[in-house]
Amino acid sequence: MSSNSSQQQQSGAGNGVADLAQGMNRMNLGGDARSYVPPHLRNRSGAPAPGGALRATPEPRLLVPLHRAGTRPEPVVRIAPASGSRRVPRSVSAYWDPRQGATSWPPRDERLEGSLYKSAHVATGINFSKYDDIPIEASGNDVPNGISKFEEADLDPLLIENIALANYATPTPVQKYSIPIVEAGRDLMACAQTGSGKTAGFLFPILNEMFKKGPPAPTSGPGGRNNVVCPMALILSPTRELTSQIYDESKRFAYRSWVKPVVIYGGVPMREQSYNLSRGCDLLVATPGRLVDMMDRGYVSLRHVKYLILDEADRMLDMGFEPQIRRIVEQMDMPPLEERVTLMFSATFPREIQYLARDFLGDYIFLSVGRVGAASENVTQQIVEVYENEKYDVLLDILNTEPAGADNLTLIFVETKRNADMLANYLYDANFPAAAIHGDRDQRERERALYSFRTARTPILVATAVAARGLDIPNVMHVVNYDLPNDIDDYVHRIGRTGRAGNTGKATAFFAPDKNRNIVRELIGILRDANQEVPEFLERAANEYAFGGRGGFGGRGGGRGGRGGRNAATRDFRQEADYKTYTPAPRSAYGNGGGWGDDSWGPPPSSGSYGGGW
DNA sequence: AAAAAAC
Repeated sequence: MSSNSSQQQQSGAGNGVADLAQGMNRMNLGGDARSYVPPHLRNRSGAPAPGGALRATPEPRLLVPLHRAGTRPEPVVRIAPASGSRRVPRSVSAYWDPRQGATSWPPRDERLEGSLYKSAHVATGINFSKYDDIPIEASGNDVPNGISKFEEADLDPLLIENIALANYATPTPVQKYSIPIVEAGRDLMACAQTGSGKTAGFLFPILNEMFKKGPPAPTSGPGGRNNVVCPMALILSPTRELTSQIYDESKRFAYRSWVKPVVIYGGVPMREQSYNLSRGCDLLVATPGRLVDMMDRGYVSLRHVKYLILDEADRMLDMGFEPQIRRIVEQMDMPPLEERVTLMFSATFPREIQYLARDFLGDYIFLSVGRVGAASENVTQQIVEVYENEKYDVLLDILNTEPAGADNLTLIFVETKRNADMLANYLYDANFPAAAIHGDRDQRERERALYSFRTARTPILVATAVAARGLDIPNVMHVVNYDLPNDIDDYVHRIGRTGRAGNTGKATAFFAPDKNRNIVRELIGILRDANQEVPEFLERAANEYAFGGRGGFGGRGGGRGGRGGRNAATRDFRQEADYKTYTPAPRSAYGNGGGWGDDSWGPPPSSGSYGGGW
């Protein structure tokens, strides 16, 4: 791929941030170490406010696991060790002076940086500059102006350094607005295309606020209890792997700061997670189930949450999720919406989510980037007509024609967990290195599968919906919808696993005429919106399926997007002539009208081996 | 109907 050009393209813009960061670094070296509250003492009863009287002698009993302790001994403020002499433990954070803010930070740690940032791929692809052409709409009262460079925002110098370390040079459209919006203390409902930097879109602003404001004054937990962890920021996401990914990202940007991120999710023993919690937690990344469990057990309280983020919010209102979410947000000890900043992020915007928005957000700003619910134009979509019993052969054809490999990771979606296992086994037996991921595998297997996919040990991953959302895996070049989902939004999310951050990718879907008629109209809509060719057999199927379904008016996209029916960003930006820079692979062996980028999509699905009329 | 998410 053209990773070279994308790197070069970035280097110009990147230097600005890097230089600035270096300057900041120098400025802050040698600052006085002031009162320092270790993470595990923050937010606990009786701890003196930052900057309070210093007590030199630490209490040894502090090391007792916190959730076992009855009453805390009087907490202690330790004087931070002189920097440089010894390797600073990871949990040690910036030296904080309430009068001056952060005065100095722990020295940089090369080894830690190596592990933190090595998997941080270059955040900008060949088409990154296209983001400038994406229509952005921000509506609401007193919408703050967006920024166009990181330098324009009043970003904390440490955050700027970490952004530079992570190789982020230019803010994406979401980030351009989310930063000033949160800075203004506003709530946000953000709808942005897959792969457009939503995670950093909420991490940057909340970490920025936290860095600038400093650690909260220590307070007691519920009922005066002090053995409960009270994070200041809470990030909820629908799958364990996504949660873990957000956590990794948060560690990158919280590096060397006082903010201690912790992650909790199900499927693994609680011990390690509760131990991590007990060591202090300022930013908690969680899946809903495990969080509720932890709260029921009294490990976590949300009473000091100032920032609440719901990622993939559209997924959060599925049956089974919404009650949990409402319980967390409305029925535990979360501060009411006036006392917190709430951000909701989503790539699509179904009507139901507006109810969540109404209940969870105050006077919020609605931000839409691109056309809501649309697929990225960086993904070349091809639909092939394949009957159920032909799918496997067609798939083998594809894999033979375009072998999966380290720079051509291939992600295959199926509808059922059983099929995921079966297909992966078939492929494995046919000498295609494949792994499977789905919700019935235990967490170790899930993580192993994802790891061996990321590292291209098995460059083919067969997945259920568990991998449909949010996962950011570099080099996923091809998404195959072996089974089309029943929900068009799922389709959009799935193909969003490729073509990320301005890179290109392709998506092939097996359209089974006997099964997939229900989404045919919406599928055509998605293809048109993304400036993709619509094969003739789809049109035909749509005509023959003129009634019922979700199709027609308001079925998808902007129609149900805005409040008051207002469409989000309606301009079709996918008309630019220079968009079609992507030169696709030669057409593959499975003929079904046209190959990649071949502007003529060939004859209607011929009577060939598959397809044909029905 | 299936998938995800707690033990």
